[in-house]
Amino acid sequence: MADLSQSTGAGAGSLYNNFKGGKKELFRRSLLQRREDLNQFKELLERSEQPIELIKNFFLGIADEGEKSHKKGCIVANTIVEMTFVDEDLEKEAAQILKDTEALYTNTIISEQRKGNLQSAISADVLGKHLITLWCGINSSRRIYPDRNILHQQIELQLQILQ
Amino acid sequence: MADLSQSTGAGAGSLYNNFKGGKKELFRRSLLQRREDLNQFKELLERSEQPIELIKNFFLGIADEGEKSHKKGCIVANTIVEMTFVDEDLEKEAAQILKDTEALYTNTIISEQRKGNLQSAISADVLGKHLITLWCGINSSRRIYPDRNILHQQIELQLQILQ
DNA sequence: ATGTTATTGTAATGTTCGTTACAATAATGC
DNA sequence: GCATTATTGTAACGAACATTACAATAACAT
Repeated sequence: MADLSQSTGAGAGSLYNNFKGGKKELFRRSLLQRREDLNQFKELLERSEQPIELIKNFFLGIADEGEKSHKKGCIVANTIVEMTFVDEDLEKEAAQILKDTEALYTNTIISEQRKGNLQSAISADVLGKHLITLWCGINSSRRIYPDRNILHQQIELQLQILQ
Repeated sequence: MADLSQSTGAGAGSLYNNFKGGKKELFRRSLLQRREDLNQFKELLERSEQPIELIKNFFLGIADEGEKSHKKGCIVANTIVEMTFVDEDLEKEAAQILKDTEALYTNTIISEQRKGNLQSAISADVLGKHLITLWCGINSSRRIYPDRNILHQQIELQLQILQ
């Protein structure tokens, strides 16, 4: 909260008067924001002719972000690591967002498999979870290697599993 | 420090008298412990006839751990996420341990490639980094799915890249 | 056994940080 | 234009927690 006060220039009083619920509610709202992003991506996927390509490009796009962005990582994935044994509510809420993201991936994969656009013998369920694990893996390794080429190579390698 | 005092039964004074450096030094020593584990694994790999199998079984073994263990995860991978923008020293120290682990994997892969035991066309460098990304990915996803079968399936899928 | 040194437990200290009280200021409705 | 209401900034409060002071106790050496 002190950091937020500092960076926005708003005094502590202002923050609390305009934001009932304090620190935890602010955290929850930040996570909610990512749920909005998920809903938007869902619509994008539904309209797309090549949704698998969209997902792949989404992942590959991570590599192009800046170093500051790599260091920050994804708030949802971070929360799962940081809130374990600290705040179960927030951990669960973050985990649920990733599970819903997984469901979106899985459903997209099933749909494309039916259309014959995906010939991988691996089940959609396993592939959906694989993308979440990839997301989480990159969320950490992008801090160790905040390098476009390395990340691009790593992401591409793991996307090959999708075929 | 309060948690440690609570769980060990030792008073705060006892902790500080026997452990110069306080909280941060304690953290550093905990990380150092994982470096010891790395050195032990290195020796195991050097003695092994099938080092790649050893690495694979090491990863697959994660799936068999208990739920508490899944929730805790790996202190090194956790530190990289949790110490970014909080303590650069500790973040760097953790990142270095993962980089050294990567080097061990990469060297093992190079050695096995030369022996003709690995026919993957992918470079050892990329494969080594892949294993680190896998480690980090599983470190998060094991909290979302603390389930033996799911984790085993995910790890096996990603180990196939090694051939 | 006895003097010395290490170890322990409790209480106190200091710091960080989330939160609230309150007076000052700005915005809004009639 | 004035009364009411909302918003701001500062300072104070309180909780959590890392650290230290110190007296009591145990361990050890000669």
